[in-house]
Amino acid sequence: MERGRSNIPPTNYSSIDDTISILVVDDDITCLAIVAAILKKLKYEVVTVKHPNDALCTLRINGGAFDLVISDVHMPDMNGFELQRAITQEFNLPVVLMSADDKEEVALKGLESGAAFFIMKPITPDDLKDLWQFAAMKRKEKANAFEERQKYIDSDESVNEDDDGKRKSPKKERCEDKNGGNSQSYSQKRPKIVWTNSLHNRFLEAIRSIGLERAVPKKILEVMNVPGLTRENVASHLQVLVFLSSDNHI
DNA sequence: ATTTGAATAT
DNA sequence: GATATTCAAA
Repeated sequence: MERGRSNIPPTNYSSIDDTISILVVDDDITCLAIVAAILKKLKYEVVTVKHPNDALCTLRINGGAFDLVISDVHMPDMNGFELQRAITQEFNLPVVLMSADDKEEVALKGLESGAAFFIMKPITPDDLKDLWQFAAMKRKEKANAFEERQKYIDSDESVNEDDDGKRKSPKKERCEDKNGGNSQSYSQKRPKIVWTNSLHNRFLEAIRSIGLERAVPKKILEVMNVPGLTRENVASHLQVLVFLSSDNHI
């Protein structure tokens, strides 16, 4: 058969500062249209599909030559998590999940399972305008939330750009991989712990599995099982968490 | 003696 | 402002 694909230009959907291409997946055509419209207005190249299988097919056609995939969580046949797993397995692409479910657990599950980001509906342009970041960081996408904790302990200046002082948006953290010539990584003096999102998620998950009332630093530390993390680290973080919880801080 | 939570320091 | 450290109490 000839390659009868009609409207999929052979242009490489690369992340050259020209155009970032995004594949949007949502069975709700209304939401699909809204997201697509917003993205297009933000100068992203947008391809929309309304079925998870279509998403996989589209990706396979061009070898995953997208910069990012945005998918709804609730879909027939395959939910967002499953799709995210499939895409992660087959391609090296950041997957952003979106859902109307504002339960924190859903968001946590998404991030823990490897999603790059989680957006809650209704989607606003503000939620989408910074998506290029994920496309940019995909270049060296490889980090289990488990291993990276052992490695982020390495910058002496503690100027980790996990959230680079941004707002409330959850983000996936990155850590410098191989030594790029800056091999000052022999840190005997431990830098400050950076409570990245996945680390925090792990922290929360540990508390939840223990039970809020019985969660004490030592127990939390055990459940978290993070090398290098101390009981004091957990205690300090717990103190903040309790403080924020007791007060009216969203 | 160990661990905790709060206060205080960096 | 976030994380570490100190410290008295359990």
